[in-house]
Amino acid sequence: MSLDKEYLDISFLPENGFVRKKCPKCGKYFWTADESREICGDPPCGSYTFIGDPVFSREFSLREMREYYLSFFEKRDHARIERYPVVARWRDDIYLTIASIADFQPFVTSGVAPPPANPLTISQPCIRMDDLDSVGRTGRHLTLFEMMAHHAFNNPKEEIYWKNETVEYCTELLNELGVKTEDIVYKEEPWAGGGNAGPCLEAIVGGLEVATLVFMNLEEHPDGDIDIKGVKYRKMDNYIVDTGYGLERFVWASQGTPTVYDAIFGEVVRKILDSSSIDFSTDDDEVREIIAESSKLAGVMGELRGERLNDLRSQIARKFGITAEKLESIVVPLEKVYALADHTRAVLFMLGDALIPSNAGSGYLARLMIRRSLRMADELNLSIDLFDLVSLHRKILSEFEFEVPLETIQEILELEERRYRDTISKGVSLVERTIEKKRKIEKSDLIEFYDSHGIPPEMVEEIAKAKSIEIEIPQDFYAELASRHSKAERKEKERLVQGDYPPTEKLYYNSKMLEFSGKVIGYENGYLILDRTAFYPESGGQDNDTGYLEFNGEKIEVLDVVEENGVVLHKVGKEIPAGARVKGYIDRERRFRHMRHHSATHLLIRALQKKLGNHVWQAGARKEWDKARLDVTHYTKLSEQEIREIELEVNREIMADKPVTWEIMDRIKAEQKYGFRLYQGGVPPGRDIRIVKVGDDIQACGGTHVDKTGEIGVFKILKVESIQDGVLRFEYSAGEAALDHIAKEESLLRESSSILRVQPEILPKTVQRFFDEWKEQRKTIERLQDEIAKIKAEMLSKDFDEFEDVRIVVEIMNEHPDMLAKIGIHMAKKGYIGILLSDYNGVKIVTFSGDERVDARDLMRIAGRLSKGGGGGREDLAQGAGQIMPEKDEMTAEIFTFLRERI
RNA sequence: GGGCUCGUAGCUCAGAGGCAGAGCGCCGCAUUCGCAAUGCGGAGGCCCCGGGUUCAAAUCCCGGCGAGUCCA
Repeated sequence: MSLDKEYLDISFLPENGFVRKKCPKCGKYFWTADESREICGDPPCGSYTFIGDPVFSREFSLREMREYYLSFFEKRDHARIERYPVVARWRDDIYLTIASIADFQPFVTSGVAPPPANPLTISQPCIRMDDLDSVGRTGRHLTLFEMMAHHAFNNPKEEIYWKNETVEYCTELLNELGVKTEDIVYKEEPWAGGGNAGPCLEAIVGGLEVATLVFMNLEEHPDGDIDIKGVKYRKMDNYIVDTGYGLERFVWASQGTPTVYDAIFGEVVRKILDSSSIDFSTDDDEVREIIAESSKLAGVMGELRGERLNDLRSQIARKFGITAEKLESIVVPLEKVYALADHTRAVLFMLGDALIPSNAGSGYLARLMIRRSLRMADELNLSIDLFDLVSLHRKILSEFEFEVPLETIQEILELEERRYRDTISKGVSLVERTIEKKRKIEKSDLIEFYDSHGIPPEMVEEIAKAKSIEIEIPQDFYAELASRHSKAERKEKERLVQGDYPPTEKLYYNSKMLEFSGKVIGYENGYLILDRTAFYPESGGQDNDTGYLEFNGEKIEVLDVVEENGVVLHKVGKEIPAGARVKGYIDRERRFRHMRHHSATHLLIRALQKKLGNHVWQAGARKEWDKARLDVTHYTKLSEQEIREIELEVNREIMADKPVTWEIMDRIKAEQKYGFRLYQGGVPPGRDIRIVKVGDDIQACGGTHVDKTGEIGVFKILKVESIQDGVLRFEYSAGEAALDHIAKEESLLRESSSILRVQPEILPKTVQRFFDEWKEQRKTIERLQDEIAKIKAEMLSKDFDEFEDVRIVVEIMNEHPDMLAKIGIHMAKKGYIGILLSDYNGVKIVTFSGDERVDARDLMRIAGRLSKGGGGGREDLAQGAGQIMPEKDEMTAEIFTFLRERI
């Protein structure tokens, strides 16, 4: 089955003069109200016609266009929703918000939670890094763009509106903006992404795709009867209007500038041009025309890489009657100007929404953008800082709110620039050393330079050139690189139970309920399922409860508790029949330790945010019996002083004995009231969420907590480490666990100081002294041993055999092998040859030769043969071992035999 | 989350099973009115930590810790 007929029931189209045609070029169906139109007009079937000839009746700025759009839909009963962060913290499948619909996945789209409003309209900043190479080059690609959208979430019980209204809205909006109905093309293009799919109409005006109207009504399923791009889908109950209107494209179309960049951040583009070493102007007519032509052609050509890019360049050069070199001298730097303007805008949103640059995880995306920007700024010889551009963007986008203040962004950027410069200068010296050593650079070197040391091949080429070494960057460089990064398959979690059970009633939110009664409703795979339980399952980083169940007067231990799809599973040692009533008893001490650690975690994150700033986000947490840990985003290491201040702050909150409260709230209302800060520990599923207030901290949290902060008792930070750039890990404990740790450390100190027989206070000083003395004595011993070796060698050299002019010493001594070697060295220096043996953990052998005609390793072969062993070394000294101790005379005789053959 | 690279003198690094090295810096002496420069001499090492292999490990293998980098 295909999606074809899905478009035929949109009655609005035929009723308004649209007819369905098949494009002779691409073979796809499209709808037009212009009878004379033959082709769909979507590049490559057509090209941009709006450049220099705007399609709207007036020019719009970003702000005006956004406002126009949102109020257009507000007037049509859509609720306006505030934007979500560009960092998609509520999802674990993507790092960045890539579309407006991403805001509502997975809980709203799957029907688990209601949308914040229905229908709604939003302008959502999105970041896509898939086309980084094209940014700045095509005139239309952006890493950060705003997706204006209106969404309607329909389900079998309630339909808001569907295809007809959606197309009507789009047409009406474009009409209002001055686009004639005949100039709109709706192209049929099935859409698929993120496990969903559906029919889709692309709205094309002036050759530019300005909106995508997706009718999401399919879900991926192996037995599905609809095939889209090789993946099978089936109908789902919910059907969702998922539109995307490109704000930047609307503005571009309204202005008809050569590129989208000139339209949306012309001020930044000019600033970069003025501060760069570029000596021509975009106001120059020829330059303007070249750029405009470039955009038009690029629009037709799709992806711009390798051959295609060269094609594009030579076509344009031909058209303007200039050489390719001349063209490149204009276009290449300008591409960098545009890309830099784009990248710094994306950086503002990333850092502003509290993404901390890192060497791993989502933070790497921020570092990648910053480093690309720095590289381009260098290539343009920019006289201003990245931050100047970021803050200029901030000024232009003054209507936006960001969590992280500009001062913090500046600090982060300065830090990142320093790191980048370090990497580069280290890399440069590495490349130079390699060239010194090998006098050439191979493909494998290039790959290692980039992959392991961050030096792009272009930079290696430059360094090599300076050392007059020619290298070539292989065509398949990035392909080869990609093949080194083949990705691992994500494995599905195996289910513990197969049966279908109702969600368990959860009694554990009442932290004082440590006994309860319930009914057994199932037993499977060692897991017991109850209708209700006070046993806390492992979740949110909090360890599970343990305890026992009482059935027929028998105690059955609960070893583990986990939750699967809302059903709590109790791992028990023995089966209890279904239907039986049981009493449950929770291990109080264990539960209380978890609760103290959990509540303390909330206080800690609040203290960190207060002290360090709003960029601090939880990146992981764990609460156990004897300690807890919390990972947070922060861009520097903390001083001892800062750590103590944070510890004190948490303890002050404990001493203030503030109440801990919680309530179940509608998730949308909670989000509106408290913002996304709620989701420090991730986003819980469901329509309603549990909001926990611990002192001044407010979070969505499903864990168990104390009733008042005072119950935490005492809070102690044990360790702060950096688990990756931009993420700090705090280890701490509370209550009795904290006292345990303090006691343990104390006894460690006591024990250490008692060994040294000093007071703990002077332990560091004493240890330092001991260490210094130990080093001193080690050196003395070494000197003395060398002295002894010299003396022994002196003694040995008095009694030797002689073969012609060769002096031979063979001796069995009771010495450490190292001493044998030292003596051997001295003997060799004196010009002797010979063998030294020692009975030390078996037979150790050293042979030496101070005579250039004799190789010590040959002597070792003799000694090895006689002792049933072997060894090796250098010409002057060899070391080895054997199993039996040979006779001294026997060895001397063998050496004589050997010498007779040699000399 | 995955891959790769690197931890050796205060710093930058070489050494890749067999005596732990170079350059810069530091100290002393010579030269100089003094400095720089130069020459000579010297100090400075838990070769990141823990296991294993081996007669022998800075070097090979495994684990950990730390730093860096690329990809998702």
